[in-house]
Amino acid sequence: MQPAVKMRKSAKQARAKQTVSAILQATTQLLERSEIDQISTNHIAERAGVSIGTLYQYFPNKTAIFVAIAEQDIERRFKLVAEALSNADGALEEDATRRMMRAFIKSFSDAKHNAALIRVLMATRASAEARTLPVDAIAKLLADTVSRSAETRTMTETSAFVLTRAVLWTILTATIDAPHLLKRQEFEDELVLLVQSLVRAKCVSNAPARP
Amino acid sequence: MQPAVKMRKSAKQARAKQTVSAILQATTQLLERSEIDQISTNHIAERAGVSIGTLYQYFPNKTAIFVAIAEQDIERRFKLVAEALSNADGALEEDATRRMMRAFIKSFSDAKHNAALIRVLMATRASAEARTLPVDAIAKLLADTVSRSAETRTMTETSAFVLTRAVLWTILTATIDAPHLLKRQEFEDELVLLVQSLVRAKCVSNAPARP
Amino acid sequence: MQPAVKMRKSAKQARAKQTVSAILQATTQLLERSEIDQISTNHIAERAGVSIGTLYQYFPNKTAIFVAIAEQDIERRFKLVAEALSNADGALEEDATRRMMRAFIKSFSDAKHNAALIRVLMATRASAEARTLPVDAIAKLLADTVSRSAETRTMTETSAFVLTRAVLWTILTATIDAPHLLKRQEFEDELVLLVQSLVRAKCVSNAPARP
Amino acid sequence: MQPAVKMRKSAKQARAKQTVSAILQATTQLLERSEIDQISTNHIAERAGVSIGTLYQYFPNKTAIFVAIAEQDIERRFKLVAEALSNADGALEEDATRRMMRAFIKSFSDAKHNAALIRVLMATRASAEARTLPVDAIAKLLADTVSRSAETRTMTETSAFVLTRAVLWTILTATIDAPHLLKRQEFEDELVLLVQSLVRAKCVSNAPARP
DNA sequence: TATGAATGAGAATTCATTCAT
DNA sequence: AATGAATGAATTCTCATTCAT
Repeated sequence: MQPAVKMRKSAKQARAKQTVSAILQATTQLLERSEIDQISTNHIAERAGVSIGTLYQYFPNKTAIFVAIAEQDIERRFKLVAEALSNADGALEEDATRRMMRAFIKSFSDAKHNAALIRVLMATRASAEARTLPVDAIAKLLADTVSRSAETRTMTETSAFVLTRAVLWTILTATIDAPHLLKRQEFEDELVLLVQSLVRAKCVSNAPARP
Repeated sequence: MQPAVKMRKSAKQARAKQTVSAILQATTQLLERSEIDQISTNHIAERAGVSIGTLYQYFPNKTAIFVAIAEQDIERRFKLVAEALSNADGALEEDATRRMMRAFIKSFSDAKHNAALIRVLMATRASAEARTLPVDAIAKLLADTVSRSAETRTMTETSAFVLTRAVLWTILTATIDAPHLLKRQEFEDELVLLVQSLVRAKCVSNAPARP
Repeated sequence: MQPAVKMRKSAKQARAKQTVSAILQATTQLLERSEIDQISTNHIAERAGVSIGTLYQYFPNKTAIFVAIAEQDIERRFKLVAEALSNADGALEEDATRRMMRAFIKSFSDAKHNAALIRVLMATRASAEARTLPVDAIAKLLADTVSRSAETRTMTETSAFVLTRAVLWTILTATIDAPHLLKRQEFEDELVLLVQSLVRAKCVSNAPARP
Repeated sequence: MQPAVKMRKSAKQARAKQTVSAILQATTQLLERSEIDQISTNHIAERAGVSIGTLYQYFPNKTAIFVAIAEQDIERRFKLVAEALSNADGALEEDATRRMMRAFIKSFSDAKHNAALIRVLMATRASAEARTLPVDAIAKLLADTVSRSAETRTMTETSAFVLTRAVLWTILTATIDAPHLLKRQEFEDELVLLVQSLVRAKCVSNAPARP
C-alpha cells in the first residue's frame, strides 16, 4: 500500500543531474506557498520546466520527491548538529547544550525553505517507509548526545522521548506558527533550560498513586 | 481560498441532530484508519448511512466536518482540565500541575478516537479559518492555567510558547508514535518536571553573545 | 490484481437505467470499429453522452463494462439455443443438432454487434474473474446437450472439449474473418457433420504407440 | 493507421544479430507472464539489456516485434509439419493425418513459449498488415496438406474454413485453457477423427430448407 | 552504432459539489 | 428534509517514440 520511494534511475549524465535538481528545487518552492496536498506532479514538472514524463523517469511517484527533499534536509541538519558537538566532552554541559541548540535552531532559521520541510516532515510521518522517520533520526541524535555523559542522569525510553520530542516539535511548530521567535535569544535560552532541566534532574518527586 | 466552515443550518429537529451526529461519528471512525486525505465526502456519507446530498445540507464543505470534530474535542478536553484545576489555588504547585497534566494525558489515553483527532489537528493547522486553530486553543488553555499563579515567574510570549508547545506536541506525538507511554507514570512525571522547571526557573544563565 | 467487475450500484431510478444502457450501447458501437484496447472510458462516456464521472458511478472500471456486455450477450444466446433444444428427445439426432446449430449460428449472423462480442470474449478469456468464462458457459451448454442422449457415445472431458471448442471457435472466427460464411447453408452443414461425427463415432481407430 | 511492420535495417553484423535476438527473446519471455498490452518497449529494451534507442534501430514500432516473433514461430511450425509429411504419398490416409496432427500438437506442447505465441497470434489478428495474418498462415498449411490428397472430397472454401479453424483453434485454446490435454493420446485421436470425418464425408445429408 | 534523456498526449480514475426530484 | 444522479476538472502515471550526443 505504501508506495516505493527509491529513485528510479540514478542521474549519471550532467543533463540528468540538472533535471533532478530542477525538480527538487521546484518542489521546494511550491511547498513554500502551498499545502502539500495541493501540489501535483504536473505543477512540479511545469515549474521545473521539464515534462511530466521526465519527472517520472527519476521518481517513481509523488511521495518519492517529498522524501528526497526530506532526506536532503535531514542530512544537512545532521552535519550541523554533529559539528557543533564534535568537541564537546562527555558531559553535556550547558555550554555544549547551548552550542548544539544554537546550531539546531539556526539550521531552521537560516534555511529559506522551512515551511517546505515541515510540511514534508509532517506528511511523511506515517506514510513514509517504516524504517527511520526523519523525525526519529534527528531525535536519536539528540538522545545519543545526552546519553554519552556520565554526569547526567540515565535516559530511559520515556525520558528520552519526552526530551527529544519537546525540543524538536517546539522548534518545528515555531518555524511555522511563530518564525520570529527563532531569532530571539530568549527562545534559545528557554530550550537550553528545558534540556538542562530534563537532563540534570536529580530526582522526580513522588507521584501520588493513581486511582 | 479558504472555505467557509460554519454549519449550514442548525440541526434543531431530532432527526436532523441524529443525522449530524451520524456524519461526525462516521468521519471519526474513518479517521481512525485512514489518512485524512484518503477520506472523501462520499465515503463519509455512505458510512453515515445518509445521502451525499443530506451531508451537504448541514456542512458547507468537507473541511467543516473536520473542524466540527476538532471543536467538539477541544471542548471536551477543556472541561476535563478545567475540572482538574477547579479547586487549585492561585499558585501552580506541583500538585496542581500534576493533576492538570494527568487529566490532560488521560484525555488522550482514554479517548477512543485519538488517531482521528491528531489527524485533524495536524491537517487543520493552516487550512481552517485563521483565528481559532484547534492547536492554539489547546495551547492557550495550558498557558492561561500557568499564568494564574503569582509565585511563578512571569511568562513571556516566548516562554509560554515553548512551554505549551513542548507539552502539547510531546503528548500528541506520543499518542501517534508511542501510545504505550501515555499509560506510564514516568511519562506523567517527565511532563510535570518539564512544566515545573520552566515555570519556576529563577534565572536563565547568561548566554554568550551571538556572533 | 484482477479488477473487481461487479456493478457499483444498481440503477434503480429510470434516469439511471437509461444512463447504464447508454454506456453499454456506446461501448458496443465503439467495439464494432475499434480494437478493444483502443477504446478508452473517455471515448465511451463521450459517445454515451454522459460525463466520465457518471460512467464510474455505475462501473468500477473499464473491464466491468466489457464484462457486462459479454454477460448480456451470453444470456441472450443461451436462451436461443435452449429453446431450439427444448423439444428434442434424448438422442441428439441430426434434426436436433441441426436445429441447435442453426439457432446458434443465427444468433451470430443476426446480431449487429458481433465484432464487439468477439473482441470482448477474446480479451476477457484470461483476465475475467475465474469462475465461468463466457466461452465456457456456452461450451458447457453444448456438451450437456450432447451428453443427455443414450445413443451417443459417452463424452469424456477430452472429447467434450474438442467438440465444443471446434464448434464455438469456428463460428467465432468466421464471424470476424469470414462473416459471409455464416449465411451459407453449407456452413451449417459442415458444422452439423462435425458434431454428428464426433458424437456418433463408434470407435476411434487404434493409435500407434508414441515414441 | 496500421503501423509499418518491416524491420528497419537488416542485422548483418554479428553484434547486430545478437541485439535483435536479445530483443526477441526478451519479448518472448515477457509474453510468458504478462498480457500483451502490459508489455512496453521500455520493458523489452530493459530486459534485453539494450537501450530503447537501439531497439528502435531495428524495429520501427512495437507491433513489428510481435510480428517478428509470430513469423519465426510460423516458420518453425511449418518445418515440423512438412517433415512429418515428407514421406506421405498423395492420399491423406489416417496414418498421414495422424502423423501430421501429432507433429502439430507436439509443436505446441513442446514449445516453451506457447503463452507468448498465443498472445501474439490473438493480438495480431487485426492489427498486423492485412495480408499475412499469422493465424491464416497456419490455417493455410493445414488446408494445403489436406488438399493434396486425391481421394478426399473436394474442399470448398467453406469446408476448408471449417476444417482448418476447428483444428487450429481447438489446439490453440487447449494450449491456454487446458494444456494438460495436449499430452493425451485421446486428444490426438479426437482431432484425427475430426479431420478424417470432414475430409472423407461422402455426402452431407439434405438440409431442410430454411424459412 | 549505441545511448538514454526527454517528450507529451492520453489513459484510468477520483471526488467535492450541485440540483432536480 | 432527503435523495442520489450527474458533473467535469483535476490527478497520477504510462509509454511509444525521437534525437542530440
